[in-house]
Amino acid sequence: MKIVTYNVNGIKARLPRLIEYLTEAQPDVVCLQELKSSDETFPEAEIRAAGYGAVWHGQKGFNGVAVLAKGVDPVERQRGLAGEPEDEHSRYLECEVFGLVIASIYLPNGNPVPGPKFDYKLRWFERLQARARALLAEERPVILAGDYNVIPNDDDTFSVKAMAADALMQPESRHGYRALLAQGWTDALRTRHPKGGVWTFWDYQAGAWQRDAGFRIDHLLLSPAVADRLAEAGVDKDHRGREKASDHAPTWVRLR
DNA sequence: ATGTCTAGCAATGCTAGA
Repeated sequence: MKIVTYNVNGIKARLPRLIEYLTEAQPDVVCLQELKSSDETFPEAEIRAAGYGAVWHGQKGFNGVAVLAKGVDPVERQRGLAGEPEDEHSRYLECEVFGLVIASIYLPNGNPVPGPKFDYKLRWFERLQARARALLAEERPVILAGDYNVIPNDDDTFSVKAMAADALMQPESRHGYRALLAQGWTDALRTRHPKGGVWTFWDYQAGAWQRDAGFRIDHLLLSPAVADRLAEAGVDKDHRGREKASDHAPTWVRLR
């Protein structure tokens, strides 16, 4: 079973690429982020025609997350995180499908540092930690998949120096991520590629793709019941090099 | 160090967000 997280950077602009990916890779589940689409304009018909059911949590202009599943509609469990009722960003969608609980997560970027956007990122992290703790207590197979906007370790970026001032690499951001791991979640990519050097994002600017100047910010965190079934983890990097590609590549785990 | 891309609004150019 192949489970994917893919920040599409605009689902309408990316639709040909997404359909192509579903057709070629035939993933069982895909968590999408940055739909940049309202609920009304989500391209449900095209995704259904490609053989996938979908649940989505959209927002006009930016953010937006979805969960797709091959041949079936995922069953929604929760949209949004508790703890900040005035927060209207669409960044969390939790579903059940194929016996798994799967959440599509789009953590705030948090730039510039310091500032209200960085403060919001850290508060959102705490809200996610609370939800993650509750999910672990269910003792079920759970995957928290998404764009965490965190570079967890120094060997998860092409350049520590270039990223030093960025919200993605601040100690507070890394602490938020490590606090999740400390709860008992497994970073699937890290487990399979312990020496680092695996990127999931390459900026559109400054020839980042051509220079392979990327970093790892898309993560799949596995509950113990899923970690036992982890067979492989990787990045479908070639999709980043295609015409009109997203700045993120699909990132995946294969489960037994 | 900001060289790119997407979307929205309004109007074919700008702004915001990343």
